[in-house]
Amino acid sequence: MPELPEVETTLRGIAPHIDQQTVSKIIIHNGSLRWPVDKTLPRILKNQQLLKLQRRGKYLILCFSKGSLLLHLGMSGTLRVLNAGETLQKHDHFEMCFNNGKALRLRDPRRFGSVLWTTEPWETHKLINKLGPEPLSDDFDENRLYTKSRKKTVAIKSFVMNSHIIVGVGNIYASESLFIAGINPNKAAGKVSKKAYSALTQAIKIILGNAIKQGGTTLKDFSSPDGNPGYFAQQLNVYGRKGEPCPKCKKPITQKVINQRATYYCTVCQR
DNA sequence: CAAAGGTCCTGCTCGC
DNA sequence: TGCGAGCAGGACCTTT
Repeated sequence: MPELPEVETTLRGIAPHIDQQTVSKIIIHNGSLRWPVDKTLPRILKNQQLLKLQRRGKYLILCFSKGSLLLHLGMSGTLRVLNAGETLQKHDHFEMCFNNGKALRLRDPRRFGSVLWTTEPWETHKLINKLGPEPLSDDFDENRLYTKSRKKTVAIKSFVMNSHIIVGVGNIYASESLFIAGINPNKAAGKVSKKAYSALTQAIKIILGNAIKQGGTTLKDFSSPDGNPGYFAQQLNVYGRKGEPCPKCKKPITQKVINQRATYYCTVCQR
């Protein structure tokens, strides 16, 4: 479920409840996630104060004085803040309880998510230190994609989804931003013009920025049992719309698998 | 049976 | 020949 806007929305939803709070208990219900959860975490984090929460790409980072916890939601993860003692649901794998009576709970049916403890500065962690710039930061400018893509033969769609180039463009927003920029997702990244990359860069910033704004309006969902993310569904132009008319030219939207991922585009408007 | 919003890892190919 | 870079595909898992 999580694209970057949802991860950001999750961060904004949970932070007010647990920021600066002290951990009373950690419970690992099922440590078999993408990587095994460190079994000593309950001992390490007991009575530690959560000093800061932040996001880098799709990783959420919880900072303590002894180190940092890197959380990733994978394909199907959700994080919620509940009152301690609420009934455990199926696929609730990890839980951090706080002295204020709140509990942060990770639910993830597919278990592609992760909970990783590191004592080094989180910026230098192996999974973080090679990440590209944040899409909404000034470090992500129209030159970045163009410069990095020279001589690359991968499809532009795969290229923008590569977190080492730029973080936060997932499968939905890759299709959406390429549509707005008028670029065929199959085109070799190295053959996309500077002008097209400029349009793509703008599209990514606008689309992700808007999605975060929308997400912000659904913050209340995060404390409800069945908070439903669907906030973006009505404004997607092409994703999931195979056969429906292109919003610009009315030709049916094409769906094709590119590097194992469903891709949606208009063969007329995207060249 | 296919597909679902992620991404790391492995192994192959290619060019210096 | 050896090595790194780039790339495709596999892997992880459950639910619909």
